[in-house]
Amino acid sequence: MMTGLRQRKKEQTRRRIAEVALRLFDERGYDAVTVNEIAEAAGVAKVTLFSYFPTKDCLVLEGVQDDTAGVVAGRRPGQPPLDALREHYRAFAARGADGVDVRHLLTQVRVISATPALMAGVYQAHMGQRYELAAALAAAFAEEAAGNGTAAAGAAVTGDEGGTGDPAGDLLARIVAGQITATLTTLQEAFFQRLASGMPLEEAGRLLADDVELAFDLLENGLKPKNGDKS
Amino acid sequence: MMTGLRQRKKEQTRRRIAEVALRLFDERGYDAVTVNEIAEAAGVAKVTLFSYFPTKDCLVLEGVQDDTAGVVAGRRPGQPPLDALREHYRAFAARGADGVDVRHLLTQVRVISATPALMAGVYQAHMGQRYELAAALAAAFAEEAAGNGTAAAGAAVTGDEGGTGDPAGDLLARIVAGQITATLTTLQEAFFQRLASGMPLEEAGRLLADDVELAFDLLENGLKPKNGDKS
DNA sequence: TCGATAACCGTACCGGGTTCACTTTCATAC
DNA sequence: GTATGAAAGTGAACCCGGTACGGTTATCGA
Repeated sequence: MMTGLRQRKKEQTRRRIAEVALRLFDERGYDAVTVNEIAEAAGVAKVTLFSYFPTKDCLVLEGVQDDTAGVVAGRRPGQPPLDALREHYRAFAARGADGVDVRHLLTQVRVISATPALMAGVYQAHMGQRYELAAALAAAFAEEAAGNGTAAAGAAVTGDEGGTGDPAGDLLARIVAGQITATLTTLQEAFFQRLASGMPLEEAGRLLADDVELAFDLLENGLKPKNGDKS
Repeated sequence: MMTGLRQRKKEQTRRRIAEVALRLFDERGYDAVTVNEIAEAAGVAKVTLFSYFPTKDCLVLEGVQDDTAGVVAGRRPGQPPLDALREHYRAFAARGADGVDVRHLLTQVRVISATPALMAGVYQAHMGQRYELAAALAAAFAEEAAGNGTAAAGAAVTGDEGGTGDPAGDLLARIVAGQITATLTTLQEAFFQRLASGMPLEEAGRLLADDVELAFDLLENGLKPKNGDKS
């Protein structure tokens, strides 16, 4: 995997910077730590730090998003997008967080949720995710509308873009993408809040599983099922 | 309304700054215009500019949000929140944009949608809206669960906060609030895109009316109505 | 007419982020 | 083993958004 000494050192430096930054942020608050301090504490020049992380946000907001568009695009043929997503998040909740550094994740969550500026960054990430999902959904809807056509799928692949040109269909896809993204965001938020408030990972995972079902039922059936059974 | 000479001058200065800023942004792009230039062009000191607008964003992002939470909170007794919102946006689409400065609005939209940083600001505003709506919805759900109780309404008023304490109910409210906000955001986005692409206001309004119905049907009935009738 | 006060100003400052010219360190070809 | 080119790293100067502060001017109320 091309692991020269150079590569290793580079990755090591990158990780050192990120770790130092997160620790300092957690200790003294994001706003109270300057990038100069981080650079110095990591034994590196400011300009070097910025060669690894384009902005201060990125020191914390790395790997904070999941690829819903990919899940939709890679679903089993004929499977409705929503089913694929439900399956995916159900599985995620079930396997908990295998191989995840929980301490690190928690610190990350703590710092982010304590810092409005970072929350804004998270929102922005969600925004990008939403656009991608809209494209994937537009492709899925087009495919579905064309029977089980591989023709539409082919077009979507060659287009590599979604947005099939049909503005009305696009609007539907965009609305649905927004709803899904918002829902998943809320779920994630609730999950992290539980974790941050000290709930053990396992229990939070169990609650998350319930939440996933609630959320996707809501997405499928809407707010007004038949009668008014809330909660 | 307390219009002394002082007040008038102040408002005038404020408007002059905002107008100059918007014009410059539109001419040369948001990022290519510095606040110093704006201040100079408006005949004012930088520090004065920042006494009117806390950040550069705010020069553009003023009055870009609507109060969904207020609509829910002020709905007719017994009316489901979603109905109230549908009614509100239906009315909005119908009356078009009476008394709105369309040219100004269009410039605003143009500048915002051409600038990722501003889009982030918009997104953040939506996020705030979402939290407020979640609180309003939580109160509404609680009220509904308590029969037609004025007791719950009273509590909601005294609390002035929503978030009735019940975490599960809160989650539902938060999810729904997210879905609604995301949907309305998308609608607004589509509306503005049409306007920006030269469509006359009246026609855009008519299309918006259709979109509103589509969107709220989707919210009420979900993605999987009975059979698969899309579009 | 005379304070009080609100708007306004200039300047210096801070922190995030970029540019540039320069040195060090590793990889590679001979 | 050594020459060489590229990549990683450096320091200093710079830009821009935003704040702090002390001081000036204009308006307001009495």
